[in-house]
Amino acid sequence: MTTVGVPAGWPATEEEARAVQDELRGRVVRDEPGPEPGTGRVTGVDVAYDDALDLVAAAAVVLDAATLDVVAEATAVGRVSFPYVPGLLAFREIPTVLAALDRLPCPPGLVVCDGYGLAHPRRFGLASHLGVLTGLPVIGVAKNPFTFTYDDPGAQRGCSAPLLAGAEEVGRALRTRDGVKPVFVSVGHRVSLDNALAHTLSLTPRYRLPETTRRADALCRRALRDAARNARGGAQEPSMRQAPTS
DNA sequence: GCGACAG
DNA sequence: ATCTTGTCGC
Repeated sequence: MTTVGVPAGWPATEEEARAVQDELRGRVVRDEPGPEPGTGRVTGVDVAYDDALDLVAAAAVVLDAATLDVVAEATAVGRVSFPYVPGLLAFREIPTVLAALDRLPCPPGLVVCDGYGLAHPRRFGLASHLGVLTGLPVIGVAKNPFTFTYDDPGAQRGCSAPLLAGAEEVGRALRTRDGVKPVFVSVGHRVSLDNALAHTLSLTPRYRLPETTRRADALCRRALRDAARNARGGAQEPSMRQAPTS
């Protein structure tokens, strides 16, 4: 199993990372509505960590947007490329996520990631960063409001309220299930906010979190488990690391 | 200066 | 993110 290293020139300090964000933020495309919800393909990406072993596992799971059936999936394992710093999450997740996306056998269509896009201290969160680097339409669906404020949306699925940075709307708190805590949706790249909300609702017929996120989360955790087990057990060929049967 | 803070 | 048992509910 090859391991993704830290890219050459990857920022080593918070200062450098913030400078990269300031430089790339102008490339975000905001005047496209994005793919039609319920059509084509939607891909979820997620990452799991084992800091002690210095391991990162990323997963990309492609779903048919109409049926939500899994069409394809891929994983990648790498080294931790950056510590977790609020506002700099992208530098921790992106290298391995890009590797997983590269391994997909088909185009990903719209990408849905954990975390934020324009709802970010410098308006350039993970979803925007990933979009600018790949050129793909990307949205961010987060589980927490980060540093932003919002008024509780109505209790019914579909209700939403502005996610605010002061007076600026940077995303929306969206109720995906009746009476359940909302998720926080923001634009990443090449998708409108309204369309991002519609996609999120289309991906949540049963659970609070999008099927894309749930699928990618389960897969990257499994990939991390396998990688950690192989790291402990010494170098072995992928062909001989099948999971024991019962 | 202090606390809070996506994953 | 990750560490972790039982438990309430469909």
